[in-house]
Amino acid sequence: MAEDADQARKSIGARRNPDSAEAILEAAEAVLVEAGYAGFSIEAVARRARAGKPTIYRWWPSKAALLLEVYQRQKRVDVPDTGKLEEDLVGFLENLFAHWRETSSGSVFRSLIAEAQTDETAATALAGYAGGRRAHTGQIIERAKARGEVANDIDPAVVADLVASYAWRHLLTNRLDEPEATIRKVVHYLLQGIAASGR
Amino acid sequence: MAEDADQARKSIGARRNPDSAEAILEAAEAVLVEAGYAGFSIEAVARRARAGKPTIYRWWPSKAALLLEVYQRQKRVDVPDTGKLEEDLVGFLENLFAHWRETSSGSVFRSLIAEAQTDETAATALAGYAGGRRAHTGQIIERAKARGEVANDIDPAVVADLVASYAWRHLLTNRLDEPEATIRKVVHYLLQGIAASGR
Amino acid sequence: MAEDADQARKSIGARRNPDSAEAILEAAEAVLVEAGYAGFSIEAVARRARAGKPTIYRWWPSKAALLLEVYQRQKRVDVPDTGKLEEDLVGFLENLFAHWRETSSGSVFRSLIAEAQTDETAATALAGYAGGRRAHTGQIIERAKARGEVANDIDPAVVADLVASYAWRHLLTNRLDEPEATIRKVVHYLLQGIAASGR
Amino acid sequence: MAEDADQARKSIGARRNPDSAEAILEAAEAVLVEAGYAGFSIEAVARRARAGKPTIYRWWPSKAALLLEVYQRQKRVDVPDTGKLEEDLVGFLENLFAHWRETSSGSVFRSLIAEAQTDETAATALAGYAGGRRAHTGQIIERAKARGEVANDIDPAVVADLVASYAWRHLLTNRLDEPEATIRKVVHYLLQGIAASGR
DNA sequence: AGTTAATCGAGACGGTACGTCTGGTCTTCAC
DNA sequence: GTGAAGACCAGACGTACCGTCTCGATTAACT
Repeated sequence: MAEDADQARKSIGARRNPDSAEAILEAAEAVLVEAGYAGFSIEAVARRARAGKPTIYRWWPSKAALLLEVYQRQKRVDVPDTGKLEEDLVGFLENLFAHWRETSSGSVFRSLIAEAQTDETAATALAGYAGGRRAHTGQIIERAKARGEVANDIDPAVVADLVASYAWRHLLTNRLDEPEATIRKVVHYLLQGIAASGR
Repeated sequence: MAEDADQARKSIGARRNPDSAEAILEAAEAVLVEAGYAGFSIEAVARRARAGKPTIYRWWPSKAALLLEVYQRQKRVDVPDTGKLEEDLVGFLENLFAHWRETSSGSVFRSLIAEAQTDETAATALAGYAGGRRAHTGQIIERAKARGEVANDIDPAVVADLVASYAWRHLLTNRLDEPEATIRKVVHYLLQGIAASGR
Repeated sequence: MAEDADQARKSIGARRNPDSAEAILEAAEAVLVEAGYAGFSIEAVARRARAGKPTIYRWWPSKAALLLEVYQRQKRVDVPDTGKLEEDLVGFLENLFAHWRETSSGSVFRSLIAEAQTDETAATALAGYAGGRRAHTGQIIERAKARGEVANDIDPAVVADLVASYAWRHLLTNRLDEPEATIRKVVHYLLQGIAASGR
Repeated sequence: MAEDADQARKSIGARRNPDSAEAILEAAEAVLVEAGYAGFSIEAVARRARAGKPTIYRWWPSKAALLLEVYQRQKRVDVPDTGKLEEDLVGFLENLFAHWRETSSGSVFRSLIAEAQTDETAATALAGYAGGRRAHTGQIIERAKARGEVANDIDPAVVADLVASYAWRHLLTNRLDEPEATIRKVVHYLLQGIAASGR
């Protein structure tokens, strides 16, 4: 690891030292995993990364910015493309839950959402990010629509919003271990509706 | 108001002083409204309520407990019963959004969710509360099921979860001003499904 | 020592804890002795005293206030009264130099003077203190005047100022080990004048 | 001025750029005048001089060295030679006080003394400088001695020390506006002594 | 004429200290 | 024996400087 090799990173001139950036991002993730959002402080990250606080503040104006970059560095979750909308959505949610459960992504993203309730800039950053993801998830719906699996008058963004909402709430309430059956139920309701009449 | 009348509440003997409790809850709400979750601290509440910090800690073990009580003191949102599920759900969501938008409830609940990401006891308390609400919201579905509006094999708790998820995410991302049309779309998708076939 | 006995001083109610005050003053003196004025920081004092920084700032608004109190706690230097002005002044200066040399007083007072160059309030505090001391030293002259040893038109405050100036400069330039002969010379010049004529 | 003409001084090859040195010394003086010793930092000087910090550290190893050079660049105070010792000494002190009061010299020298309390090298430099000045001031006494105005057994260095002490203390305690009468008193005491007997 | 070497402004680096804020605990005193 | 008050230790906040380092450019002096 970068922070083991050199016992004291030096400046590399009048420009950002990528080693420091790397060490800080790694430290941020490590602190978050080990101490949780409650123990996540700039001081703790600086100590862990053997970096000065001003170095962190220079590049990340807020805790939120740091969290966001940590989150974005992580591997994206796979978006399946099986040719069947139900399988795609179930797979997507299961992948997402597993990703959040099994990597530090879940902690990081929870922290980011929490931070956004406090910090205005975090809220903005998160909104921007969420917008992007919504569009991305919407493509699952778009594809299905193109295949004729989804009615023409359906707004993919709204559907994506609904799916993401479900995921967020399970993240925020520690329910990422929902059995596949439940997820399948949710997706099924969404596809077929819950109304009795009209069938 | 309690905090205006007496400039220095005294002990009323060996029992809880209800004026203090009242003043603290009011102060907590006021602080939350004026300074937001970011500025919400036990210190600030104590200052505002002209109370000692230990008095607060004696009765509310954590910030979360205080927030929860503040939230619960507030007027419940109306759950409509029009006899039509779609109208009930749209009405419920609109009432809820308006309530969150127009009273301090929204801020309080946001804060509570954020706090639950840091504080374990807050998470538990919130989970308990959310469970209760889910059951409550589930009754809208139950009623519709009893009327035959909803298919027999539908799990009301899951549907309520989905609806609540949508509400939470809009609260957390500052989108409580969603137009009725969008809300109606969401409810419609949920009722009739989004699949093209099967109609 | 106070700071060894109890591993964590607690509050003793809604009033100042004398143990803390004591521990802080002792720590301040110790830090000054061990690390000098250059290493004297509120942080270092807090660490040494196992006290919180706010506790220090609560009672001493500035580094200068703390230094001043440390200085004033220390034993006063003896002002001799031999009945002969020359002996009194020589004795006073020697006592003062020895006191500054052999206790921490010298370091403390140097620091105080240095701090007063930076900090306005320190300057004021020092001016007040120095005024008091000058009056005090002036009494040596007054006594001699009463005995008829000093001319009637002599202003004791001015003489005291001159004597104190000599002491200050030797403190500030690390010349507290001046031999008695030199001190006696200075006092002699002051008493008898340096002019050739008029003798 | 040098720092106005060129908006970015460049290197002039493998030797010291006198423009930079000049700009730094001017900036140091300006910062000291405008912000006082409290606001005097190498960073501030570098900013003001549009110079890199290493350029300053290359030529002046410490804040003290920089201060000393700033002080020495300034016009010397006039040492009067009226042929009468009393007039010489009164004049010297008045010139010195005026010089310190009306130019930036006072601030600079105060800062230098303060710095010497922190910085060992500053103390050495100051001691060297003060020694030189003492010898210089001593010449007033020497001249008087040659004229027979001063007794033979008087040590000019000690007298000069006493005079300088008086000046230092007035500088350090913001009393440079002493009326001429007081200064004359001091000089008079020194020349004629304060003792009543022996006249 | 090309190379070398020292200088320049610039600004990032790991650190330390600043003075403030809050968290949660504890004790005293008035009621 | 409770409530209000406020002090206590602890430690995070975000900022200012410290003194060091590395850069890319610039240019005089030495091959």
